[in-house]
Amino acid sequence: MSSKITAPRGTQDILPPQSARWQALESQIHGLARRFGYGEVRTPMFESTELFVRGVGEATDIVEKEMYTFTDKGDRSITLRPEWTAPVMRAALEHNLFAQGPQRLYYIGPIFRYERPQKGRYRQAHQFGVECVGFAGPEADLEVIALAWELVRTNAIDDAVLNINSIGDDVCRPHYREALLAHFRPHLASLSAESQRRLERNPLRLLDSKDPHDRPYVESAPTFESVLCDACREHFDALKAYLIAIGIPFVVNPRIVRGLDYYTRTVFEIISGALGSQSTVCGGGRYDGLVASLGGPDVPAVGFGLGIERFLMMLDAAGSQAEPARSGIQAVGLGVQARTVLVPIVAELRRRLGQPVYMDFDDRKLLAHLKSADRNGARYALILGTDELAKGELILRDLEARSDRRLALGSGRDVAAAVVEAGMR
RNA sequence: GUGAUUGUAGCUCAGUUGGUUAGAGCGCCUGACUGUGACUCAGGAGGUCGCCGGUUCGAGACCGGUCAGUCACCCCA
Repeated sequence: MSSKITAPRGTQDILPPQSARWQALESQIHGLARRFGYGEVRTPMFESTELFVRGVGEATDIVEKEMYTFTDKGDRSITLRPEWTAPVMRAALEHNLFAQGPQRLYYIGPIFRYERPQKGRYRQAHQFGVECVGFAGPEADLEVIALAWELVRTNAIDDAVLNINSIGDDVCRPHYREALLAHFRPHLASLSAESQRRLERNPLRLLDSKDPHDRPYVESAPTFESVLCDACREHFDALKAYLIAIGIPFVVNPRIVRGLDYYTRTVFEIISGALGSQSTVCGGGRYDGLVASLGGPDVPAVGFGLGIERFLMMLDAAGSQAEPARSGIQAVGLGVQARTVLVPIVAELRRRLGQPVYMDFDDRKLLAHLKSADRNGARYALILGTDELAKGELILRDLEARSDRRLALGSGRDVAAAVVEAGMR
């Protein structure tokens, strides 16, 4: 018994009318990036596995267990892009972009991670993100946060909250690590099994544990702010001042710890209650060491990634997408002769109208054609039957006002002009 | 990878302690209305009950496996 072929686990088909929402968001994003002076980068959907091992971090979950990795026929180890930052940096280095000074780059497209699907988490997901490379100062941090926040703000999503934190740099992070170890070690036996295992390897990660056993110790843990070095503190304070100055609300959340190895200093997340357990719609921060670790010059960088699926879920939760207005015209030809006359007119309308032009080609009654026009969301119907053919005219019906008017039947060009004149602006 | 839960028409769901030909609403098609779409009424099409196996005289119902959805853990967008 051959079973039906379905989309692979954790993937989804995007069909009309849902795809129209994607297009709308995508064009909003392209416009936004443009206004901030960012240029789009498109990279291959797959890369050498090595790129992600080095760029994302060997000990991260992404590299350890979530990559779609395979060997190609040339015996190369290939991985489907699980995140965008490493490929974008690889491309920029490969084409020597950083020799030309600071770069503002953005991307939008799919990523692939082998995970158990759940709300807001898929095996193929889509991300929009930016990378601002070459500026070490807090102005760049502000710029990328402002860009992300602008997308939230213009879509009137009001349950989104910007969380920021600083996780220090090479100077102060070792001190913080020590402070955390000193804090947790005495309580080792009371911690969750998972946290006990993690403590020595990556104590920072204990901070975002949700386990009730850990909660009391996490809450009393020292915050990074208490050990930040002067340079990091200044950077963080300046960022906060900038955010206040341009009116972006935020909370300092000392428990924001990002999962990828390459972050330094600023980390931030935009969090929404609409997303269930996967509450982060946008995550990012500064990663001053990444470019150098990929073999490039020692340039600082800051950026974020934003989940398109999750963003659309937030839009759903924010509610009320207004019914789209009717637009376009449906040509209705009753019988072969009428169709023959109408086809060139439709072609002309499609050239000049700039709105949808529909036509059904089957022999159905007028009723069925009008129903079809209604379903298509057309504003007008252009009707040609045997009566009209005999009289040399057409009926232009306004499906919203439910009123008819008659037009002279002429060449496609004449009719198109008449239709435009008759009310299609 | 771990756990919970659900798979019956295009969609949302009924289906009594296992018992003949599996139902409803919405949608779709046709007609009432021989040429005017949102209402009304009447018909109609559409299902190997996710898949495989087992128990039974008999399974959509029970059992096992498997696949998929959903949610949570882990982790992240």
